[in-house]
Amino acid sequence: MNNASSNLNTANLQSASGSQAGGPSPTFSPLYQQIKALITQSLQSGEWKPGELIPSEVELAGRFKVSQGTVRKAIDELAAENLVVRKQGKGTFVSTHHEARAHFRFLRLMPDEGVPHYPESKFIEVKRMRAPADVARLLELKSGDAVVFIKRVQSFDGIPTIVEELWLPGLIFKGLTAERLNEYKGPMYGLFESEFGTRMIRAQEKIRAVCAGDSEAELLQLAAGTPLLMSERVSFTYGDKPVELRRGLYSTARHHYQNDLS
Amino acid sequence: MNNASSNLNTANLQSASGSQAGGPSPTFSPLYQQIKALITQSLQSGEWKPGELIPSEVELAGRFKVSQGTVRKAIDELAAENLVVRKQGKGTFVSTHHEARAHFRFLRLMPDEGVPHYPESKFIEVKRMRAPADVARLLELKSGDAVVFIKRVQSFDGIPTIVEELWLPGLIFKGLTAERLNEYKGPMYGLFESEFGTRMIRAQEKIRAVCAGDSEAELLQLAAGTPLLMSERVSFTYGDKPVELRRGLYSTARHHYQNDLS
DNA sequence: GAGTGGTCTAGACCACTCC
DNA sequence: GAGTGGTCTAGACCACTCC
Repeated sequence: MNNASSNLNTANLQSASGSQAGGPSPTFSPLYQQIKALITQSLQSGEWKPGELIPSEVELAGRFKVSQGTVRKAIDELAAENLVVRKQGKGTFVSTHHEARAHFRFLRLMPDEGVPHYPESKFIEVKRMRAPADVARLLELKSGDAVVFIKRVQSFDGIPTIVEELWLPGLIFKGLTAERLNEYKGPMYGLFESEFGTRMIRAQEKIRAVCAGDSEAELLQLAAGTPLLMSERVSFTYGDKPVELRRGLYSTARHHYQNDLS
Repeated sequence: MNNASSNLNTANLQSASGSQAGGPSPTFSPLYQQIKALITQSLQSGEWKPGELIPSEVELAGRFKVSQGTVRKAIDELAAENLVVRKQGKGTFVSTHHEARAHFRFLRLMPDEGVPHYPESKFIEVKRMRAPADVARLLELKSGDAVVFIKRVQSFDGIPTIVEELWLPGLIFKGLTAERLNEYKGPMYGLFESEFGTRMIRAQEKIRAVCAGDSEAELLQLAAGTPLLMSERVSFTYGDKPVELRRGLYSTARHHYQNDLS
């Protein structure tokens, strides 16, 4: 059996256009895309939390009244986008930033020698402020909306290498304080995910070369005028909503920015 | 019907381990991976050339004596790796660098304002030489092996922005001269693909910040000491074979290096 | 042994292109 | 209408994990 029962079974989903009179629907979307959207909603709403097991393919197929193959195709795409991780024999898990695996997905600065490891953070400043115009624009806020501002220096093996400033929407990151940041070990995205229910899933980065100013030079213990990489990064959560602006200066004396083109 | 006939039909491929005595094979590889390897061989050998149509899924399924679904899965992966491009209703085509689409896959320098377009090249030097130790190591050649060396400046709207040096294995790029390069319009990878049968399919890039030396400053018409992005890129063809080393200096006065993290 | 994701098949029908 | 890739189903069996 196929189409007849399929249309019956998927009555609550948008049925494929071909079986209806009047030709192709202008908003045609395959079943598996609709299933993917439903699963994404459950991820976004926190019904299945980072690190947790989601229902099995068979279970989801039953729930959505589609074949296992259709659920598979939906999950395949979610896995390709790093929203979930499949583990054969175990199940499919919601991705989390609390994993060694995830730590270097957004940090592309690699040591010239030795094995990559996560830097230590020292927070210079943490405060709430009103969003300047450029920050507001990139975070899709109104100029003057509340934002959390963070400035920190990151060091590898005690050598200060990154100085960065972050802006976060004040509404989402209400209780974020210097204390919380200092207590927390590991990548900030882990904290954001666990404590503020906001998972970064994608980022856009623009990189330039600049010379260190006096203030940056001091923080990085370098001579003023030393060339640095300057990164401006906007990170997005579900629904392509921007939720972080980060401006970083990277010393590339002992590190390089690594990128794989394919 | 399934397994019995499948094993018969795929007698010339490595059959799945489960139906044999003695438990799982240590070198188990799924059928679709074997099909993928066979298709990749045909791409590599030039049996199907860049821009050409490859045989249909039904045709390949018949040829390899597997189901269309298995061929689909193989081609899905090749499409994800940008080796082929699927076009619904038309067929599957071998990817080519002679396409607007491909031009910005390896060039990540984007204008701060205006629409991206491909730069004009001015060749400063083209010569054959012996590979220095570091070049030989990155290209997996022996120190002293013949390489082609190219130095050029690239300009956007008449403004010199990139100065780069390239090294190519001499054996592969035998007839590559300044004349050929000057005649040719468009990305060098198009020339390499058409004239030398070598397609770049992947690259590894390492980026640092440096200050312009006198020579670079002159070529880019900048003050000495201006901060520049320095990129070292190794490009690979089929079989992860390195076939190009490129060292570039990018002015980021009017451009930025763009990267999407996901 | 039971449960998970992973592979493979056969077959139907759809969307799209070209004629 | 014929041919292409795209979607969807049902069902079998495999690889792997946990018990």
